[in-house]
Amino acid sequence: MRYPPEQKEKTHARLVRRASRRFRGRGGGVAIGDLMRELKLTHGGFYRHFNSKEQLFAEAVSQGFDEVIQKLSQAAGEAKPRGGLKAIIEAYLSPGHCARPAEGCPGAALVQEIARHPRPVRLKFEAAMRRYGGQLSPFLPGETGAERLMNFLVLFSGMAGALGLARAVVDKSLRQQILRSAREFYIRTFCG
Amino acid sequence: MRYPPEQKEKTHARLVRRASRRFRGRGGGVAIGDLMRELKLTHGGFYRHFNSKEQLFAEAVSQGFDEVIQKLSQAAGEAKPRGGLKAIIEAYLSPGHCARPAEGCPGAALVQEIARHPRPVRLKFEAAMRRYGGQLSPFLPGETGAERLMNFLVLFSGMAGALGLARAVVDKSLRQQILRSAREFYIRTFCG
DNA sequence: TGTACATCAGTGAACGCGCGTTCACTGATGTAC
DNA sequence: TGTACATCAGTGAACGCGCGTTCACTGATGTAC
Repeated sequence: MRYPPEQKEKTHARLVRRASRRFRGRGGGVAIGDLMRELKLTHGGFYRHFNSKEQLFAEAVSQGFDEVIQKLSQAAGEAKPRGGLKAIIEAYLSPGHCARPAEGCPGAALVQEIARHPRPVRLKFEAAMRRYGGQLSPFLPGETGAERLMNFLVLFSGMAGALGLARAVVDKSLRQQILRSAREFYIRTFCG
Repeated sequence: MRYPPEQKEKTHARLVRRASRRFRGRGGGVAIGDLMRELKLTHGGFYRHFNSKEQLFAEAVSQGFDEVIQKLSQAAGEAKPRGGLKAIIEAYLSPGHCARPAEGCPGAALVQEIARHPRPVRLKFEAAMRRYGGQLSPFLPGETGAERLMNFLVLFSGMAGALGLARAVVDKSLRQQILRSAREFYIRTFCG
């Protein structure tokens, strides 16, 4: 049947959003069939929207970063003056972010996988990463833009590493300790 | 045919070593058949040595950590007095470590995947992590053992994050910048 | 010392399953005339 | 205004492949007698 003119765009967007959450939550192994079923569609229609699963993955990673940029910007915006970075660090290394990877930073959930993906995916990742840095590096210490970008990359890769470790660990108290130690460390070091 | 008495042990060890490299290099998707073929064996024999692929994965992660502990301890040992930690950081964040994940830290290659594995795997990971910390935290600042362990966890998760990011990025000069910035940052901060 | 049997790491065919991708088809609506 | 045709998001069967796992079998050596 014939669908409303904007139907395709909407379905595409819904797919990317859903996929982004699934990939972050379960890794790149998520099946296309399952994804389509979640949107009450059938697997066959997938290729009206994407040339391959890789393409969906790349878009989903990009989308995930944009979601997180928004959340963290909001956290920074609601903080008291000059407290933006502290708020960002506390949000990033919060128990909530740790417990819900599906709604969290794609860097903390997927970088290691992304590193093994072909170039197009990594290019899209890199672009998203630069957007991420562009939006958040204003909150970071550093004289020049390049300096702030490097501080951003060190801070965020460090926090992503801590979050990834906290998620992998079984012992709950160890997990909380990792998060707390990292929070204290990064606040002390970057919000001096 | 009947094999020499220690044949089984040897094959088991060879399998774990090879798997450890493959998993670190390509992720958990490595096929058992390929692995066995690399050792000039056939896939059928695999289950004389492991109950499941999961079990191999867990052992491979553990083994990988032990390899890295040894390499880093050696780097620290060869450094000038009091320069152990600096040597460890430089080795960990070296272009060589970045370029050869298969021989590098399993944390930097696989934590995110490990976090999605069932409990037994994560328990083995956690145990290896604690060994890792036990061996290297003596080089770290901190009054008590617990304090040093926390510093270890923050430092190593941070370095693993930086390494993971460097590997995911396409732009070579950005990759080098990430490594260099992280090296300088962690040396400045932990080797003060 | 010689013989019959047990052992067990490794072989290779087979099973079953899930998954990415393709493709002929559907059918309500838009468009051409 | 009415009619014939084109469009195209979505359907669902099918294809092909790779993979984890199972299993009956092999056969050189060790062991029991």
